[in-house]
Amino acid sequence: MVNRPVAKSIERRSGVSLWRQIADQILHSIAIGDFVENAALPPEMALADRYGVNRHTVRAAIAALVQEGVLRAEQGRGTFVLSRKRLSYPIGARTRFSAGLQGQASERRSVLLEAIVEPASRRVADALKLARGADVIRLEARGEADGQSVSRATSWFEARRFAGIDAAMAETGSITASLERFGVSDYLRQSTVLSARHADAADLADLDLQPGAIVLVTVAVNVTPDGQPIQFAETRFPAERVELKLSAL
Amino acid sequence: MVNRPVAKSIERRSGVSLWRQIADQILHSIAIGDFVENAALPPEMALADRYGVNRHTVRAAIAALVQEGVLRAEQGRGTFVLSRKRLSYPIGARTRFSAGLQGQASERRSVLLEAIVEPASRRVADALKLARGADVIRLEARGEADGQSVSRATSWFEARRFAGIDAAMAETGSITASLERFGVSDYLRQSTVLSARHADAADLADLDLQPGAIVLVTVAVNVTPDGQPIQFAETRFPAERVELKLSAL
DNA sequence: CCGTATTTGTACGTATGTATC
DNA sequence: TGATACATACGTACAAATACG
Repeated sequence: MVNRPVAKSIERRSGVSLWRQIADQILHSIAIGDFVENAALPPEMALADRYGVNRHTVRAAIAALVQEGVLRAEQGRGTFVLSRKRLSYPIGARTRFSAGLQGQASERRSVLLEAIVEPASRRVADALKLARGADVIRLEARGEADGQSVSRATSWFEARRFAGIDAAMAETGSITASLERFGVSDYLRQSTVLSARHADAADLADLDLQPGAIVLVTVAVNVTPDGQPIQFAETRFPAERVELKLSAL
Repeated sequence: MVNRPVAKSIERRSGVSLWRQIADQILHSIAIGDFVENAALPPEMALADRYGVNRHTVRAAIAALVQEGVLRAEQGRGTFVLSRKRLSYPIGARTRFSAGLQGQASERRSVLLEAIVEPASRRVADALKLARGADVIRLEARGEADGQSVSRATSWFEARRFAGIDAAMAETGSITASLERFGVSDYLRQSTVLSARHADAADLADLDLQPGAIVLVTVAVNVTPDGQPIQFAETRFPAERVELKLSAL
């Protein structure tokens, strides 16, 4: 018996492009467990044979599924089925990084990547109620849970008031603990704006994502209980690994 | 003078793929106003000539920018630069569709697309605290602002209590007004879970998006002031047109 | 209303580069 | 080092949708 293509469900000139049909086939194969999570798909050439199309047509299907966050292609290794479960990250009046993930990840930490003093941009100055160009400290940090990157935050603090917060942050690995050293025993989230976009090159590297991955972006201002702004932060979350759970603000 | 390619900044074997370099060039051209918002790019063949590459290489660059939400390609017409401003949609304890967009859009409405009675899935039954399989009414609606689709909601209500809510919804175009007819004068948002993903085929059609577009997804439960769940809803927002502003929950 | 030109979309082929095993 | 597998880039042809005379 010859090794015929199993392409019974792939139809030409059906109004649906071959690559879309193949992508749907792959999704179906994943759904029924034919292709399993965290395992490699057959090589592109094998899939091309199976569906009776050119390798490029299979590539178009795979590219679409990589975009959709279903697959991950690694040059020289293979194409893998990603797992679907997500961490649920709480957002609310008292959002704290490590506290929020309790019970979902056994090991959580925040890694300081960079700390720089710079003049405040208009956006930062407005949020922190500072004069345009006043010195601010910018902290770049990555949140990790069980060894996986789950967030990437850029925060700004007034440089004069929080001089040395970078050292505190490097030592404690916690914004909350660092702020306490500066007499901030409590703080609240004043505002949060949420959007989503494709990860840019920096996000891809920092969060270990594939091109086309989606990041959820929160832009927030934290204030002391009496309403004084102390932190302005933009945080990117990989949408394929994190969902945000809104609690009381 | 010959019509030389203006490809001074496109370099081969530089470690960066040609399509990525061209995508970046296009972004730069948009930034400096060489290509303008809401106008067509030169045809693919013209760009291929300009950059001194094959048409497919230009197509790869355009595909990436379509993914990133910067461009929109239309068969037979051309490729267009999208505009960047977003509606800011408030999410909070008293989120209401039309009220939230006041001042941002002059014309707002909610269009009922479909109303169906069906047995509750496990997810819906759990959220509404109903028995598995109890009848629920599913409403499919699209939110529009100034003629553009800005949301796509799927809502479930207990069928017995809210029989006829589809008619009320079709008539009033408002969930709030429809619920009032059933004695619900006030309701609160109990929980909201937020995620993002690529739009699926249905989203693309309903929200008039291009393949690869991103949708913000909220899954929410609304309850009466005494805590009784009355509505379970999943809403998709096109990320390129909407951001979510979290207010007091 | 029809036919033609323009423009993007799909599909094939081939060759070579690059990363992994 | 060689073999394997994905990535990039070229070429060609035709299909499909739109624009325009």
